Amino acid sequence: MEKRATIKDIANKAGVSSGTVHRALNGKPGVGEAVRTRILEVAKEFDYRPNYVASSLKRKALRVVAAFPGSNEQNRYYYSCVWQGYRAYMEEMHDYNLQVIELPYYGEVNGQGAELNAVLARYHNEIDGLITVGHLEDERGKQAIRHFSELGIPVMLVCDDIPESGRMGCVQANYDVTGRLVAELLSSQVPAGSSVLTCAGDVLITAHRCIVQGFENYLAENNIQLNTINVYGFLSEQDLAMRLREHLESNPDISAMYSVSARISVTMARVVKALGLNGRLRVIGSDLFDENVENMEAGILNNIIFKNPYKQAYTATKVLMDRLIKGIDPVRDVQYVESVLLFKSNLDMYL
Amino acid sequence: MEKRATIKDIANKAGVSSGTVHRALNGKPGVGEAVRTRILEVAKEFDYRPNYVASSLKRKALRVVAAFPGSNEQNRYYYSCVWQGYRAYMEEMHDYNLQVIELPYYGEVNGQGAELNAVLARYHNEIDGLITVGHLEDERGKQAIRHFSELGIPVMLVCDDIPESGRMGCVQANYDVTGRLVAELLSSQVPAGSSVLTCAGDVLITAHRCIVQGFENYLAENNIQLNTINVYGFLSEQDLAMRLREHLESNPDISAMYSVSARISVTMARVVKALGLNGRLRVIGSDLFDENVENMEAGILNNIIFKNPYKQAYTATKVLMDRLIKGIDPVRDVQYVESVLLFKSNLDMYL
DNA sequence: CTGAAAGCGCTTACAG
DNA sequence: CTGAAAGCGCTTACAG
Repeated sequence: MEKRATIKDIANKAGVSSGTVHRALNGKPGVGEAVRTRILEVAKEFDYRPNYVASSLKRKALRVVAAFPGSNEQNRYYYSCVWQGYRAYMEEMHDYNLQVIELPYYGEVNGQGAELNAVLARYHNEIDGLITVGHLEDERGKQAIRHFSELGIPVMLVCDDIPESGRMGCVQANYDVTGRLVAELLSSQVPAGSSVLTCAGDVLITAHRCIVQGFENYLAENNIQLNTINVYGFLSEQDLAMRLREHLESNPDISAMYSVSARISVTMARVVKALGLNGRLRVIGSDLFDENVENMEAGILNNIIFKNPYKQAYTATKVLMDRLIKGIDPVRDVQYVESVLLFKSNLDMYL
Repeated sequence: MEKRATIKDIANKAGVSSGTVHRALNGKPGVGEAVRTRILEVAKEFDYRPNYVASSLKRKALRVVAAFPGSNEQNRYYYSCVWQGYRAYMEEMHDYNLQVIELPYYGEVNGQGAELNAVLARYHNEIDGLITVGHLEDERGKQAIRHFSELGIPVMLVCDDIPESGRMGCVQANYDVTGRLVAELLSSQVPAGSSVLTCAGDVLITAHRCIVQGFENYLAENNIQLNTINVYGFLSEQDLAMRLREHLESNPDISAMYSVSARISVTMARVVKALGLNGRLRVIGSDLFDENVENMEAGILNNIIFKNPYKQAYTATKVLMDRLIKGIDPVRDVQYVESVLLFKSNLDMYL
């Protein structure tokens, strides 16, 4: 409960000015080696801890860039939650003298890289941090992220990781665990020997692939006698619906279905409804958004696996700001946010 | 991206000193009615927003009291998480010029009230906020909480609520939803017509009672054909174990068990193990602590229902500090933290 | 390399 | 009721 030591206390004890203490503690140039050592000694002796609230007041604003996909049809739910999570944390830090630059981007693959390069050019590299999404398939986006990292600007990624980009860290769902969780639930609900139909999305998208793998690994490792039927297909809804229909009509052993991605969940639910299979099949959708919620309430979906993009972005922003404001490096570069199994009973807690 | 207006800007525009602006904006005495009105007008016009980082620097420290049960055998896991959640948030707010008083208390019922009254006497009522637990059965604790509230000190409760104490708010698990969630899971796993054995705890403890009710309400509202056998008993482990044993041995219809509280989960698991029923019964424990984790890994427990005391305390502390630092009143007085169903697959995400 | 001074946006104590 | 001044713990720009 004693008063914390301040820079002034250290300056007095060490017989130097507070400006010199500041330079020494923050590793700034312009302090003699002997003086710096002495100051660090005194700081240690006093158990000095900087007051970041005070330091934020006078220093120049931290310029933080946030670049996520803007809202369009495909990603309107997922990325709007990302924006919300990011903004919620920034709002909490609002008084810490920040300047935020928000870059929603659109278009297929070029959006991210183009926006990031433009902002870099405009601000003459005077940017302190970046938070964005790791799009593994977007070469220009990757390059832009690498460019930031090479300039020494800390970059945090959400949703997907690009380790080789030099980013400081990534906060994402653990897709392997997500798949295992679905497998563990379903294997406790459906009869041994029956089949599970997986709406497996796009094998080239890491998240989709890892969920399917997690699911199958769980079955294999636990000797669960379930057959899996993986139906790939992501972009063409018509095509996917048709193939799901064929499987369901020709295979009476199918006891459950799940989907690895948000948009596919809608297609899956539509097929289940059209065939009147509600209640005869366990059906697990992916992600929390209007259509899925309606389908839960209508009894078409039994569960939703919720990857919590809000929390991912909130957490990633926190990691970034801890680094920028307090100089704290993340303990692990990859941090996982739990995916949650939603039931009808607890759905309201997450809306 | 424009510069935010400051108190100085308002003072200039209104033609008064910044001290007067401060008094007017914070409802302090010593400002004429006309001047105050004018200042509020200008503040609105400028869309003024106080900088709490700056204000924390010079004002006197906020004195916050935290009173939770100290660690002893019974509650070592649950309340240590409460302390951790509270401390984690306080740590984040560390630089906001706070003075914290931590009061762990012990003993059956008198601890909380005694500690709270002692601190009130010692600090001559110069306390700005209190966070503690609502012990419904502890009359002296209730009185003490009421005393704080009547002095105008904001009080936040965790774990259990005492609405009539005048507390500002409460953050707790939603026990009704928790019970429903267990019911929804089990009813998807066990055969219709079978029985569920409930380790129902103490009917006088709100949390226990509400979980059991939530469970039964779910079954009734959804026409689930499951029989429920509620076995009460909380303090005497021997007695509870014996009665559980009797039920399990005499009733072959029992297909699942769950427990409403942490300590009972251990007894329940011991009985299941002793009778060699692992894998033949669905078993759901309560709360996350060493024994339960071991029992999950050993396959004795299938699931854990996790009430997240860390998050409860973290959230409650945040609500309290938002009020004290920023003057923000909570939107709802009761806020629920989600209970999470843990599986073997996602257990690691919560450790 | 080092110091003295000013100032971030607010709060407080004092003087009138 | 109101103002002028000092100061919270830092950072910055300038002078030497």
